[in-house]
Amino acid sequence: MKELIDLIFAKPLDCYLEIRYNPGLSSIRFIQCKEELRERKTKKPSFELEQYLNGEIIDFSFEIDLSGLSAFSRRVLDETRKIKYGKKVTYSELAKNIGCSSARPVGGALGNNPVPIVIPCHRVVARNGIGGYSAGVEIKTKLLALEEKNLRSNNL
DNA sequence: AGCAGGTTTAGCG
DNA sequence: CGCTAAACCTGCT
Repeated sequence: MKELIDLIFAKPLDCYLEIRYNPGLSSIRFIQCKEELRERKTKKPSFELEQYLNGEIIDFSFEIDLSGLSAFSRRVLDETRKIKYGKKVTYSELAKNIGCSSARPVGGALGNNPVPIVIPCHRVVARNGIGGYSAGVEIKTKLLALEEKNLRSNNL
């Protein structure tokens, strides 16, 4: 089976998203690039991602294949998926929800998240602060800002 | 075994 | 407040 790669420009993040299919959605990465690249959208998740970046308040509906990860990581990511748009949860809260007494490994599992944004690991924050992000806290901050802004403009 | 994390909390200045 | 130290659990070598 052949691997497929989509690419879209994420304006709110000022970077590109490289979306791999194998054949189901397998990974998303943030690409910093100075020159302008050609976008390419072939599959449904790519279009949903574009909607998300355009400010639509959506939850991603498609399945994700997490079989390469440990059972623990899968539990963490499944739980993370339940967090609603614009909502924030702390590492320790999430840990408690899956019956784990430490917040540390939760951060570890989130760091291995193959599909950021779709599994909204940016909505998991530290108890007193924003916490870390594998792709850089800059991006995490921008994602949270995007969601807050859209919730606000949707509420008034 | 040993070590390093996207943490947390308490203890101290 | 800010800083440090140590406990926390899992995954990788």
